[in-house]
Amino acid sequence: MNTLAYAILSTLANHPCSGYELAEHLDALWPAKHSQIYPLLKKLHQDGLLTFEHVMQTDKPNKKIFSITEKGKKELENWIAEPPAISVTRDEFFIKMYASWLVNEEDTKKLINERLTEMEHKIALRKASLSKAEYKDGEQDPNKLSKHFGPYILLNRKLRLEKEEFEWCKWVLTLLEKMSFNTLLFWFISGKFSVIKEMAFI
Amino acid sequence: MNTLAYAILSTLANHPCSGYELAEHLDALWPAKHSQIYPLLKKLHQDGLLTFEHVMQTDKPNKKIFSITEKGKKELENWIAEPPAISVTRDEFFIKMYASWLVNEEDTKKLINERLTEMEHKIALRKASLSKAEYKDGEQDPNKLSKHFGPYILLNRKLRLEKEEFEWCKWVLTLLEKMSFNTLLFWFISGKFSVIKEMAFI
DNA sequence: TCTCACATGTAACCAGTTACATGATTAT
DNA sequence: ATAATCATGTAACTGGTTACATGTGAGA
Repeated sequence: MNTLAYAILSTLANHPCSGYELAEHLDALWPAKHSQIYPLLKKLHQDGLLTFEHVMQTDKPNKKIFSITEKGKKELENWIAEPPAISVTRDEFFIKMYASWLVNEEDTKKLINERLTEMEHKIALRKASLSKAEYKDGEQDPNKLSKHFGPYILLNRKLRLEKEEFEWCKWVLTLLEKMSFNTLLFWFISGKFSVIKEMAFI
Repeated sequence: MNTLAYAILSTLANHPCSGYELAEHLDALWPAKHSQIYPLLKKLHQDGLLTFEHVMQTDKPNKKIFSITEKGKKELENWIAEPPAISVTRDEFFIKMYASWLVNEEDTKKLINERLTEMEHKIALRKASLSKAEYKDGEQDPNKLSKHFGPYILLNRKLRLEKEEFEWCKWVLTLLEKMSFNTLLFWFISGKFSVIKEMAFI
């Protein structure tokens, strides 16, 4: 049982779906390609953690709809209570920013500006999916959390992260502006050199 | 040339170091185990992108100090200007939060509280490394960025991310408090059900 | 003596990506 | 025709982790 397996079970616990749909939904949770998903679905089925039924379609190719079993649910519940493994973020942009002093400032600014527009896009999309998907939780047992709780708080988290990255990019751009030659000279004259204090090797 | 190779070159461009030190520094940039680093260093040396010299030590075992070559620098500079690959974050905590509706609320709160203390720790450490490492950029060519620029903005970014996660955890906890049975009942009576609006499947 | 930090390496395995392979249905 | 979306699968390869293997020097 690897993490992807639990990500799949979590998604299926929320709503049964096909391998194809799974691949789309997992993108926000634990990204995976279909070539990794299909063999794992097969294995999880063999282990009795999920079932599937063939669904015939006329407008689209037929598909298999996977659902979590009771056994799968228990396996998932046990896993949730365990302390999570440390998170890993792999971002080439970080490395490029780290080494940006090697290239000219215009290249760096270009990289950041491209990231800014990318973030603007993502934030707009995220806000749309947050506001579009309104939900009334009427029929829920008030003692239990709704299954919409997880997706909701995750959407919120993603939006916050995107906003944060946007703000950071802006901050770096202003820093770069401030550090341009003329301003640096001015600071040198007026003795205000403190901005570049607190710079250190990680 | 994979991303780790560029992460290594970026670090060596900042300061020559041993494979052992490299493994520590890469943690903030592109985490890797020494078992992945040493063979790659060998390969990068064969390709002429870096050199090394044996350094004898009396208090500690001898080591190899790796440095980037001019060829390596050029290779790195070319890579930096290219658009970065999309970033990937893999965090089991996300999945556990997503599926938290399956387990009882106390387990969920425990998970979040553990994350909160973890974040408090990390934030304190990050702030310490930011304030401890003061730097004066006197001898730099003002037209060029200092090599301390990258590490500095990255430290800042990490701190922001940790603060953001801390705040999000707090937010989820208050949400959970608000959604507890008695409060829900109160809301039901007073008709204030809007808090659980905008909940949706991602 | 034994543990810890420093230091370097390889082997085996698991996780994840890219490429290969096939095919239905709809829209242009 | 032919491109796009939906749909499922396997094969080959690359990236990354865990385990194996060895050794130095300091301090408890």
